[in-house]
Amino acid sequence: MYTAPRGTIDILPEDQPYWNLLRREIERVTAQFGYQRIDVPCFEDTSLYVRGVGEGTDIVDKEMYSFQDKGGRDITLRPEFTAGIVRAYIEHGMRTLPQPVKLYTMGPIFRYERVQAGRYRQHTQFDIECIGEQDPAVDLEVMSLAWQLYANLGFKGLAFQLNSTGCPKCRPAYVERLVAYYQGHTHEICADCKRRLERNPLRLLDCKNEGCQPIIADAPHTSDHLCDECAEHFATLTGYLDALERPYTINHRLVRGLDYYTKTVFEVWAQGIGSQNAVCGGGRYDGLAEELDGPPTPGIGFGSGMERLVLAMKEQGLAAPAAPAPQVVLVHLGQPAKTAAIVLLQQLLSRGVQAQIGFGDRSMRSQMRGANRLGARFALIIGEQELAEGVVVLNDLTGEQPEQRLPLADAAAAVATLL
RNA sequence: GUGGGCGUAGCCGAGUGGUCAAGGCAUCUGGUUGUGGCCCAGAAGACCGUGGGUUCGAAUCCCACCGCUCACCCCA
Repeated sequence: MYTAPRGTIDILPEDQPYWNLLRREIERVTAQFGYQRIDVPCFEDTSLYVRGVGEGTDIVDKEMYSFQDKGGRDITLRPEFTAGIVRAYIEHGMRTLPQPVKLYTMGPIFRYERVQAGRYRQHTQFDIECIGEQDPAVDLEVMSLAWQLYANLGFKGLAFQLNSTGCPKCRPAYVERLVAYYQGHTHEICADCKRRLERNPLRLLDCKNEGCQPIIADAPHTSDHLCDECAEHFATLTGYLDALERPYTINHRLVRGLDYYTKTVFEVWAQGIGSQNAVCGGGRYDGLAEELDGPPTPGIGFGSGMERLVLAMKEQGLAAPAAPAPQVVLVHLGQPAKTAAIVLLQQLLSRGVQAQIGFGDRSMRSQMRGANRLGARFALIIGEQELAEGVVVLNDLTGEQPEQRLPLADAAAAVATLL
């Protein structure tokens, strides 16, 4: 038997109400904040991600779905949205538009990872990018949009994590300081951390090994070693957040796995959906456009995992409206009556009524059971007798009204007025 | 890439060596002649993940493989 490839899921009809609700709220909040939709390809030149996301990152080193197409081009299924959207911004000369350019998108993301709760090889992200403005008020807007979306969906107790990782001017000095600090503790840290010390020192900060916790606790904070520009940016942003009384936690250990982040980084965490608890992650990437051969252009954005949001909605018991039940189901007995029922069905559909008919030649009992299970409002019954008399029986399945007989000729009109 | 748990019908789930397998949900059909929701009866549905092995005999024991799952890593 074929099964869905590892790390992929089928989103079945029973789950679609959650997705519909999510998409609807995303459309609403992006329109409210003035973000416009952009759709970029599901694959790009491999080098776009290698340069954008950065060599040495997990994504580039081991998680990309890369292949050569029949023309020999190196192609990669997108492992994130930002690089592709910034590429589109540059390619289409969007710097000539009023700045910043505010964009959003939704779609599948591919990363070859080991699967676990809330982590898939193909998942769906809602993504926001605000490109062309370095004002901390933009950082606030982007975070606010996420806030508003989650609030509209009814989430409670989501935790916003915030940090600043500096910029190319101040980060190297901080990393040096961090490395120096750790070199005094090499005998106390775990094997992973020894590797991180060589390869990616910032990641030392989010090690979960128990033995490393005291070392991390005393490690220098990124936010204490920012250059004046970055420090001011961070202070202004937190000042705005305080003015709005937005709850957030400055998480000195929040460092993100992509090279392009500068200054602001943030995540949103949800409880109860497994150990992969980030439902939103993003940050500022002021050097990315240049890295991709574009003009120097600041930008900030986030991605939010929709599968994880659905998990969180379920976890928090948030209801999603179910698909509408049919208003009318036609029940028939005998071939001539079935033909008449099909004609009546068409008349109802033409009037915009949500109507269905029972297929096959099942018993009336069976058809009535079926109508009831569909949650239909009315059953319209046509048998030999009704056909002979030119009537149709209207049965109110809610039991509120007794059965009544309607003239077949204008039954559709009569039923339509009842709904 | 590393480690733990699991693998019996669409779903849940008994059964741990001896009538090729219980029950529940869901499905279908009936419960008098043309009527739903409750109830009752019946039917259909499993080569017990796959392949080896041990045994007179295995869903039950052993091995391998595959798959699922959780966790590490990392991320959404």
